[in-house]
Amino acid sequence: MNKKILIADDEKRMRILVSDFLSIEGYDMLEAADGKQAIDLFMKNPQIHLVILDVMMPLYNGWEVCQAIRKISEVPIIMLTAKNKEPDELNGFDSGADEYITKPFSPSIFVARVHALMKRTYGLQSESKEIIKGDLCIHLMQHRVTVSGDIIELSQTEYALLLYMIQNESQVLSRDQLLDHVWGYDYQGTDRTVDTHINRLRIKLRKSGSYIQTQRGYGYKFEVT
Amino acid sequence: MNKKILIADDEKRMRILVSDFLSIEGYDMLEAADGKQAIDLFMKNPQIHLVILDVMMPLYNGWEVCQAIRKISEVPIIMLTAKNKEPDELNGFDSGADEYITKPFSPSIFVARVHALMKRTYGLQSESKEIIKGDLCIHLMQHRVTVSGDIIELSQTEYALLLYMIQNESQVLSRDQLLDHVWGYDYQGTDRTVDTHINRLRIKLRKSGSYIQTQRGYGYKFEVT
DNA sequence: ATTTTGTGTGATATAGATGTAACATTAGTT
DNA sequence: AACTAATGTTACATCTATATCACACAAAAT
Repeated sequence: MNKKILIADDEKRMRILVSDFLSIEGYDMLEAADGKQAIDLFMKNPQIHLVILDVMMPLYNGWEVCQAIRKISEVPIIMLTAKNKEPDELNGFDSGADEYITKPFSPSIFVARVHALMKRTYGLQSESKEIIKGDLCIHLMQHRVTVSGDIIELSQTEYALLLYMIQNESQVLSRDQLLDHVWGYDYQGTDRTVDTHINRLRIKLRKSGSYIQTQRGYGYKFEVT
Repeated sequence: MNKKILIADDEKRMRILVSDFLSIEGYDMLEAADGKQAIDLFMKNPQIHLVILDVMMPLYNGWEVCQAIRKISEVPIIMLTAKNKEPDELNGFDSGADEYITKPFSPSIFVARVHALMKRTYGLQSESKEIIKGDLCIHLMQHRVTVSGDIIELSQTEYALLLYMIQNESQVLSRDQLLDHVWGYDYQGTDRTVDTHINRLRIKLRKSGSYIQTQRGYGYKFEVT
């Protein structure tokens, strides 16, 4: 379950920018174009893990939204402020925001601060929930796999298959087992389906593909050589 | 691979407390803050070995989550109940929980009960599922054989043959016996097939091959010299 | 609607496992 | 020592499991 983030900004470009970066990082984004929308969305989605508010917004400004949310929730809040506005900064902390970031900002720094706040608030989760096996790294939160740092695009099935095999590292898994756990218990598929997906995984994982070993007559197993 | 435990409790403090203690004990912890999250997490992680549910949770309460999980899994479930609630206890067993622990509880007792339930359910497992004979080691779970630590690749038949002989250590096994048990009762083959496979085994096992001894006129036996 | 992406299945190719037979060697017998 | 039967060893034809490819279809994105 990805963490949900609410981004409220009247500038569409900014919303899209922020949403794109954070989506890539594995968060589910909700967008609001003004203060009222922001509050409404927050009320309707109890499971929002982080709120990002632009100060300048129609209907209710960022501080007002912040205070409204604070009345009912301890959710971490990041304020986006324009440059060099001392009073705003103070004001931001007063109204209960956890951080403020001045525009313009670099996406990477922005993302890093979001991660950090997530981590501070919810524990490891946002980042470090990753499994490292040799050159292979599974970023669980983000559903992303890297090999020696290179991002590998995997489909749902491929990801699930890889994860299941890693979770059962060093154990030989029969095709039936894999079909049951990755495709579902009631799934009607042939063994060849598994083979094909194993093949695709191996190709996509490149050198790390060799971690998936064939156990002739039994099935496959994942093991770092 | 560590055993995975899902802890579901709406109180963050409680989640952290439990997670910390069990992490130290070597378990991998997954956390859910409400009933829905708990169910979602469980669905997404087929490899959860134990579930701990607080009774009082938003969205779905512990009993409901318990029943939902029970519909698809026999995973051991521990319920955390408030003190002195007889009906809850009964209810807990009805909904399929394996144990219930009343809050507040002492961490050490808690941990002990988790360990006990793990052991009861999964046995010793991670260790000791191997047979050691001299330099030879059969890792049953992994279907793997090692000689002095070196991995030996065996085919199905070879593995089955070796295992059968080891299971009947020091007994002379006729070729017919071996054909019956390793190849199957209805198998139509000549005695010489056994010889060939014995030969292959001896070669693959290298020095440990000498554990397979010929009993001229009778058959073969496995014995560590 | 069109393109792209994911998925499952079958066909074919390849590699590995198996059984048999031929030949070599050994152990036991005379 | 010579013979014989059992076993060891090797080679090879056959079979089987897996790898790989190609394609049809479905789902998703554009």
